[in-house]
Amino acid sequence: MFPDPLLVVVLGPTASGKTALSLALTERFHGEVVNCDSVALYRDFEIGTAKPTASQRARAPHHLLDIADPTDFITAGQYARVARETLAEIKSRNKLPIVVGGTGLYLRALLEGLFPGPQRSEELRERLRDRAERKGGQHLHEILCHLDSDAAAKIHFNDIPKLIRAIEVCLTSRQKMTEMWKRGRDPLTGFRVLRLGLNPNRDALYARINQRAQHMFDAGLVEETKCLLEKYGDAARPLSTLGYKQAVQLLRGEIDSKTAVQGAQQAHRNYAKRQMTWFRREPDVMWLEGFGDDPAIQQRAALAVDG
RNA sequence: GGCGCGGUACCCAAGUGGUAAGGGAGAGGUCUGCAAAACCUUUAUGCGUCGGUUCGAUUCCGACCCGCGCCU
Repeated sequence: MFPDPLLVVVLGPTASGKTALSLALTERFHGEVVNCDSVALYRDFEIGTAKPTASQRARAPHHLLDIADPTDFITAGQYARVARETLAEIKSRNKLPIVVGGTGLYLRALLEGLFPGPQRSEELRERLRDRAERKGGQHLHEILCHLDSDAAAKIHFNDIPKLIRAIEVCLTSRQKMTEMWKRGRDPLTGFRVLRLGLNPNRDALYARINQRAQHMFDAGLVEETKCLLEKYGDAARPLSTLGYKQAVQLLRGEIDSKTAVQGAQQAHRNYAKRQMTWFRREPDVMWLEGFGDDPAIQQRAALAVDG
């Protein structure tokens, strides 16, 4: 029997140098990059997402960048399905797939799968959100207690998005969500997974984040945001994310440019911290204590891929 | 030099004669289809300094120090 082919995953907080590391590995091992960053999926969002540039993309095949229209939204389940198809294609070409990204939930959905639950029901969500607004999160929590008390015990009554999903699952499937969980997930098969995690020094990372957020504004983030607003209106979901949110506020005259930059820097730092918390729980990660553009780190990563 | 206002945690800030709200930051955590989202936990024996009054002062009184404003 042949052993399963290798799948490399590069994970880490924002600005830790995932792109640089992935390109180094890609060139050395004839790899192909598969994006695992929720916002980079959307087209026309460039500066604020720190996507690989055109010249970087020319150095190796890149997948799952710019595949969605900014007015619709991708979910973790949809991402996992498309990404698995992409992985299968790469495998059939005998190339090394390198999954690169910072969206922990999407990575988990891809590698470990989600439970076999129903997809979203927009009408139901609309009603629940309406109720939450009128009666508060406790009300939704009480509803969930009746439907699935075990699930309710695990979700805080203020966490409305999770309460809505749990109620949605129970109602549309007519089963308890915790019962469905017991049926397990549908993990990715057919690959040996090597997880490389970038873990640079916290202070150094925050300094780099501050610098990069400033550069985004210098490079025309506000102008890009203006175009996006004109083209898609404020319905474009990624407009409410890191950096774009502040640029929109600036364009509306709600804040000045200094506040916008500082707000974006702060948001990126907070995001990086949340990512680290998530990734610490990720199993079997080979941690690299530094930035992905550091040649020494790239060398260690390459050795791990070789081994 | 005189008068006025103010000095509360890393930052902003409320407050009371009976033992310090809140927000932000920082740190830690949760996460099973919106996740660059949402949510949870946590941080001053201390309220500029030194005295006084009082059973008890961060809160009242006095002096001093620092900052801001005005006046000469």
